[in-house]
Amino acid sequence: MSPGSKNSPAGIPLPGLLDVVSEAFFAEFRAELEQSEFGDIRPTHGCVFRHVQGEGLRLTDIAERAKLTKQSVGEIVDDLVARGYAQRIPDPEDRRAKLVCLTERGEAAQAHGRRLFAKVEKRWGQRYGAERIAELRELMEEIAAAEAPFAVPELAKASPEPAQV
Amino acid sequence: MSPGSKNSPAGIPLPGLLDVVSEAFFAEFRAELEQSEFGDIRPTHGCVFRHVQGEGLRLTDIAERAKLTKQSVGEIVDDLVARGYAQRIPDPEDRRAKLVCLTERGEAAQAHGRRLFAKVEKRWGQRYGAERIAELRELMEEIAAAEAPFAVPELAKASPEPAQV
DNA sequence: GCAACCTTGTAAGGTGCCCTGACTAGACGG
DNA sequence: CCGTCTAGTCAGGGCACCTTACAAGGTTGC
Repeated sequence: MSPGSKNSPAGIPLPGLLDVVSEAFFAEFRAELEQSEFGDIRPTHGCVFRHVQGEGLRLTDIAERAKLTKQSVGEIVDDLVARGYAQRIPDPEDRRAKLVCLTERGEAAQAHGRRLFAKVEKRWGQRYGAERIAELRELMEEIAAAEAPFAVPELAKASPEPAQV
Repeated sequence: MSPGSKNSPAGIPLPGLLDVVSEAFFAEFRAELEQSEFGDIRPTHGCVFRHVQGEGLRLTDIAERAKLTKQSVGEIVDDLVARGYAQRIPDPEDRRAKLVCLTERGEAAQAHGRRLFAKVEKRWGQRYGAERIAELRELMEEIAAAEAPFAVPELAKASPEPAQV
């Protein structure tokens, strides 16, 4: 019997666990990132690196996927532009819009970030069991595809159904 | 082969998945909490409800477990006191300190919150497979116990080793 | 039993990150 | 051409957290 089977029906609430796990993983990532040449990238900037790829994305689209307002994302992009990671190029299809895309340095940072994420995940695999971590990822990908497909374009594209509203 | 095996070594980075999952779960919880009589409780208050139990806890201890400063937690407790969920009673063992503990209403809210967490978890079990969710919980409890035992007193107590510094 | 030092909690002020409201420039449908 | 809708920006505000500085109470060593 787990402790507190009367007081807490399901043990420690899942959000608390998710927070701790999430923070521990991210901390390992940050520790390595900060020692790299991309140490001036802050967690907030992640919403751009996560979603922008290749030809670029409109501010509005980034905001929708990141669940932020256009204003907030605008500020973040300003910052990334000032640091030389991103640029705004006019959208050829709409003169109001600009496409946010990464500079060469930005793409290098994105690639480095992804490598670091993979590295930490592999380390966790060695620590807690590669199979268990793989199962964790699988389940979470399924949940993410169901709960917030708009936020995970890679999954939305890969899944057979575009997900109803 | 997952999509993008060249560009993204491990698919979608885990932190992004953890965020999406965490947010989706918490959103279901909030939706129900806000309709209850405890709708004025805000996410920030969670650090108190998570850690305080029974006899109460010192501000310093809450801050350490929540990884916040004493000042931040002090403000949160002020707010909970003003709303009638918490109270500060003098620590009989140390006249400098006060024990933060819950009022009757606070304990009712805590119990209700835990019930809601369990309810959402059960719903997710029906949605994604009870066994998979149980495995998820198990793995995350193990990770939490290893990565941040101080933040999860229930686990720290249950584990054989009190965790070295 | 007192001087030096450590802890507990508070006060004051600042920052990061995100929001709402109000606006301009361009697209689009009649 | 005119109303309306959309992309992005500007201005201002709020929340949650931080750092610095401090008063009151313990703790230790002589």
